[in-house]
Amino acid sequence: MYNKEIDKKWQNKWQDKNFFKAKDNKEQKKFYGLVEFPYPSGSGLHLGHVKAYIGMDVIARKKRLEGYNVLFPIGWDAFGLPTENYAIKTGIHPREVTDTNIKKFTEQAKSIGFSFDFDRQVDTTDPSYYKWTQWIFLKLFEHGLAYKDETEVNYCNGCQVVLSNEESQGGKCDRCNGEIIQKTKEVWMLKITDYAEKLLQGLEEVDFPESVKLQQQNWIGKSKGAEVDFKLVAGKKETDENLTVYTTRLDTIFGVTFMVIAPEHPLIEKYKDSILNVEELIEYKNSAKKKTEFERVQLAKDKTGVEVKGITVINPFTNKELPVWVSDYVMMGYGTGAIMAVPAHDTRDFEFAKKFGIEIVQVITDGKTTVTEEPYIEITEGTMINSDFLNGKPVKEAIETALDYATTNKIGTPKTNYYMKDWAFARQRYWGEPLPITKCEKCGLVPLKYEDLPLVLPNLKDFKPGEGGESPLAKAEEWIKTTCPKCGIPAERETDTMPQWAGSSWYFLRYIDPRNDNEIASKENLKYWLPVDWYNGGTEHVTRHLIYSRFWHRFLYDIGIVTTKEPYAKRSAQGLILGTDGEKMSKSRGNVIDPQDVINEYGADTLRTYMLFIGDYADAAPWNENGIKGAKKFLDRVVRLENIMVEDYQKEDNELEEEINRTIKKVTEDYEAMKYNTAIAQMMTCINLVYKKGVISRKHLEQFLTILSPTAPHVAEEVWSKINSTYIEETTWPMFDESKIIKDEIEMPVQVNGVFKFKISIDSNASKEDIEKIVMENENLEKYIDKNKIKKVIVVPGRIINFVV
RNA sequence: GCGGGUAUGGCGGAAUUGGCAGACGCGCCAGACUUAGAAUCUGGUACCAACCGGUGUGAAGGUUCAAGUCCUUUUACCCGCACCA
Repeated sequence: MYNKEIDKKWQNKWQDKNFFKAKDNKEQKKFYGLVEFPYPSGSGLHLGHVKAYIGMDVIARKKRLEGYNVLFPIGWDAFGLPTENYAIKTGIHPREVTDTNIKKFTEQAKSIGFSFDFDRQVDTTDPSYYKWTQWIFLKLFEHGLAYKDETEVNYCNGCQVVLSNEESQGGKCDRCNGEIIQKTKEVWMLKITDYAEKLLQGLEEVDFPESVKLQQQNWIGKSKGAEVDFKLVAGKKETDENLTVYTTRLDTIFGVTFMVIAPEHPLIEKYKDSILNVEELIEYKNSAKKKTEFERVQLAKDKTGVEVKGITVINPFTNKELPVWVSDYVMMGYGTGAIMAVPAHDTRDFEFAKKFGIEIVQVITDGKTTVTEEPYIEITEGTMINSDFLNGKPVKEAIETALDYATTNKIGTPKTNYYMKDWAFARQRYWGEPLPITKCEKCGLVPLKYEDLPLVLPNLKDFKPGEGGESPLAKAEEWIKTTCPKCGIPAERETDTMPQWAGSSWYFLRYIDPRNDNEIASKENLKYWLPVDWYNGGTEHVTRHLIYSRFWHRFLYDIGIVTTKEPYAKRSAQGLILGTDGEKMSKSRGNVIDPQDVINEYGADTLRTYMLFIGDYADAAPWNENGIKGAKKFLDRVVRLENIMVEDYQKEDNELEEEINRTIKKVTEDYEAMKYNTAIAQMMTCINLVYKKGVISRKHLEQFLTILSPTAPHVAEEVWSKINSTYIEETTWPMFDESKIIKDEIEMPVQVNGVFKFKISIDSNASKEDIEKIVMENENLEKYIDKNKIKKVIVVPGRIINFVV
């Protein structure tokens, strides 16, 4: 019987033997397998972590047996709000909480038998680690990619913290799920937008799931269009000012009947003397700001707006004067914060025009559709009308022609826009990396000298953020006081800290050389280990960690630190484990399964085997207690194999030989494709046959245990130890013999009109003609058909024979 | 609204990519062992008819000798984004 005592025994021995230590051996072929390092929360490892780590552990263990030098590291993404909130509540220092949690996580990870190289652990909250996080920040600053700016930021009232766009998707806080409000604040930003194009292009050279690529592409949101200048008329006089808009549909410029600017558009402030209804506009701006996410999204169809009175613009193509409106359906953060509205061919503009009674001019037609009830937005088969020199052209051509015209006449330029915004890179919190910046009255924002890193967090007792949304560090008076690194006069430190995503944006580089005090990692080690060959993790990080870390890595490549453009050659994602009720596991639903409970009752290998067997690794699957018992039963059957082992078969057993070889082949291929469920099913089938035969040879048992070991390492090792004095880790992955799998005679199904009738045994090398002849002579055939009425015979060797009558 | 995905027995899920639908596991039924139970081992298990046979992969059409797989239409659910100008 398999029991959990077996687990501990082998975990200790593996550790003593250093089997999982990655060697910086440049001669050996390498494999770098990575999993997302966990945030060590108080509640311990959850099933999501476990599933992610088991998946890559199987690959890592297999690669070692295949002769690779494997780097399979683990670490701790330990900065973050929950620890800090816990510290605020209990008064226990975050350092202490973090250390306790890391210890717990380490024990748990070991108890599941993950083959991590624990000697390479990194902890993002360790000054020897965040020294390099700060170093990278200084490099970004040096290259103009970190800047401080007063902008509209996402702010979570609950957490009292500024969030990035990625952290506030759907208008909700990533952490507390609370409502996000917009706030004007001076914060540090990283210019990730400068890397939009590189992040997009990089996707072409990596092996990521298509859905992941697509999601990142959408997040980056590239669009090609043009900026066009509309001459501004204020107080009935033409000004020198232009209202610049961004459009992807320059072809529709003759259909523009009004302009819309965002409520915060600077034009309002600048021309307040000419505008007749400034107060009304300010009031609109304030009320728009107060709208909740629900009102903005759900009631989006109900367009609101105010006309800017006293100001108009001139359409540069028609010289017609157009009214300017303000509406919150135009965002200051995208394009120029102003649009040319073409109600005939844009849903939003159409709704707005309908509501405010603005003229609608159709400029594209398919010959039948009119735009009285709804806009015509189909572009593929439309041709231009009411559009002067564009008339008669198909849409695509019209876009080109209009753009040429605009460029030639200097009224517009081609322009590519990205939806992605710069990364708000400052949190008003204690438990994060201090920003290594000094605020000097004379010199402004001055970076620390590289040799003065790390800038270590002061030891505070009170971690509460300030009332005005300032960092707890603002209270650390002694720490704040410093001198300007440039001119030497008294100055103050920056009190915001970095977001949690900072440490995780480069941690995979530190594993490569974790104790190096002079560099992120040595050049030789980076060259040897990069890129990460395979990165497995959750889908929730696609537009967060995965995009941030690609950005940092690409930057480090551009400044010559790392050796590859992209950090991860291959990315895979595991599916969710749902509760027994089929719902997402959550404390509030009370359907959470603690992996530790499962290990205590059934052993680590049962948990591992079950989780891999439950269904396709990439799909979500509900937890099922009975399934666990099935996995346990299988492992018990493996344990008992020892009893029926013989040194060699009395006479050659072709059937067992064949099944073992088939199993090696299937498991080898399926592991590599993360099709763990079918790999395990095949191993079960194999064991079932062995039991039926009541015997297995030493060689076959050894081979079987070797291929089982990535899934169930403790059980495999235990049985191995009974028949061997070595370790599985010291053996090599078995080769399969293809010739043993191919049978001389195969059973082929015979169909009549596509319906299965009977099977026939045929030489596997038989040609089409031979097969047809053999079947025609088969006595069974007459039972089903009259040979004279055969219209056609389809023979696919190895697959099927079908008679059409 | 846009983008992506999923749908197969009582349940979790297989199906070499167009070639015997339901591998493997759970559950259930039967048998062996046992005083008995547990455990273990063996066999059975899509549905209807229960004899020939017929019907079946969310629904409706289509292509094909042959469709879970391809095409068209459609429904439900899940995930992501959301006024992207």
